[in-house]
Amino acid sequence: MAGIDRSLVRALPLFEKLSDLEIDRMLARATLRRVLPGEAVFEQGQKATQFFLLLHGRLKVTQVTADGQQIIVRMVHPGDIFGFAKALQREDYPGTPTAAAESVVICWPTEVWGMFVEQNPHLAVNAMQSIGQRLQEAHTRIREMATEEVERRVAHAVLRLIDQAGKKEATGIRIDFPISRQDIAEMTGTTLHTVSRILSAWEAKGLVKGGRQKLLVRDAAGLQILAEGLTS
Amino acid sequence: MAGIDRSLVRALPLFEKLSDLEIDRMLARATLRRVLPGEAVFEQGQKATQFFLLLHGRLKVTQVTADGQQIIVRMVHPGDIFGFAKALQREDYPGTPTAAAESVVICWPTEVWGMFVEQNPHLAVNAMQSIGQRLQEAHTRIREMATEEVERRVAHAVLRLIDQAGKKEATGIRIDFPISRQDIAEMTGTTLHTVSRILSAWEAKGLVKGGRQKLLVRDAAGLQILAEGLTS
DNA sequence: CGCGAGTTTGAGGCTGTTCAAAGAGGGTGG
DNA sequence: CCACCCTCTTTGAACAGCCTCAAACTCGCG
Repeated sequence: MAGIDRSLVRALPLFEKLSDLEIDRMLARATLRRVLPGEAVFEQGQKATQFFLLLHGRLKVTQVTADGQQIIVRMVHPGDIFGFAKALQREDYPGTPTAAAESVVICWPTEVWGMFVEQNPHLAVNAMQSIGQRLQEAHTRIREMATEEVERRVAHAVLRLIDQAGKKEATGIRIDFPISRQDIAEMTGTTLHTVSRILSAWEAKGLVKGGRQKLLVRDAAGLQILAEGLTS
Repeated sequence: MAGIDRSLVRALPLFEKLSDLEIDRMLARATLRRVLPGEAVFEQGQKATQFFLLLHGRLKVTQVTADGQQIIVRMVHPGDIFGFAKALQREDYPGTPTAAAESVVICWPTEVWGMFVEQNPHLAVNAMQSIGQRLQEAHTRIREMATEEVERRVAHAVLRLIDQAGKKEATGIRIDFPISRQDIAEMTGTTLHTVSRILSAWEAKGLVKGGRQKLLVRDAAGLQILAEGLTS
């Protein structure tokens, strides 16, 4: 409700090439919302009435299959748009975004998207590139799941995580939000047991340091080699 | 070179809400190209100088991994745009589209995309929806690969094929282009051996009728049940 | 008619799952 | 402040689905 400061979003790719005036016009239609860890922004299957931008924090988007199995479709990082069912020609949300850490999201009613785009083609181009990038990531994941063994898939997933949410520490790079073995399993299409075994083995080799919902990568280069499949 | 008739593309989703004049302006910059079966429109890794629309025929887009394994990323059906690296923020093509049947494609130089979009926001919206749909399909495939056993994945793949390229015949629905066991394996992340075994079993049950690079679905409903995983 | 690409089928082994149970970390309430 | 409990994690053992390796078969084209 209260005005959202333009400086919060000015630098985001989505708003590239937009004038301050145009950004302000968009923000005038937006609301801010805080999401606590474990809380969902919306639920899979709900009618899509809003779309969102993650300002701060971290979300994991899950899908539940008919038989109750859950997978993590993707992580949402600050600056990403999500809940963008409009672009997918859908009436309902295909997944559930849950806060992994405390988060702040900007919300717009879906109706305003058409208006915004009419007024500024750049916005559509920027959004398309964002979705295009996600499509590429999805294809990468498909290729990995089709061709790679579990250990390499997990290595790739962890490398992606430190790339997108890595925080340098004295002894390595930490993943900057709480993440469980179960989460990693759901990102790679395996079980928490297998992930646990793999991480234990890596810890023995000095590649990582585990912990309850924590992961510290000691040797990213070593992981990279594993991911490439150049190992024994 | 020679003018491409507007009527060929008028009805396509990509051109929805565009005026005849705008379409003609786009076609003025386009060239037509015929692609013979087995021939590639472009090669993975090449610099992206053009983007394309499939007018007629059928393409399979493959990616080759560093260690030489191949997967089929997706099939391109008439009306689809492809080679759209611009949207993905890429300089090079991420895959290789090969003609499964004789095909005709429309080609545009990548530079003109920006111009077209400036002149007509609808085009960007339409393209985004096309990419959004592909993103959804990719997520579906990821979910299937993560949670389903091979037989169900193959069932889903075949159902998708008859949906996108099915041709009614007296005894069932035929897949309208040459497709090998190897192809189906590369679409589902398995081996041609496993696919062959599964299709043989299905044929014994009367669900399908196989053949060299041919597949006829006799009982789509039965396949659907298999795909849903409601079976024994 | 012969050759080659595509397909079928068998046997064996390995990766990763499933089932089971015990072990830690951290937050909470007494 | 400590003890308890819940959740997450670790680890073992057995099993199974699928892959790998191998070989025969057949369709259709030249």
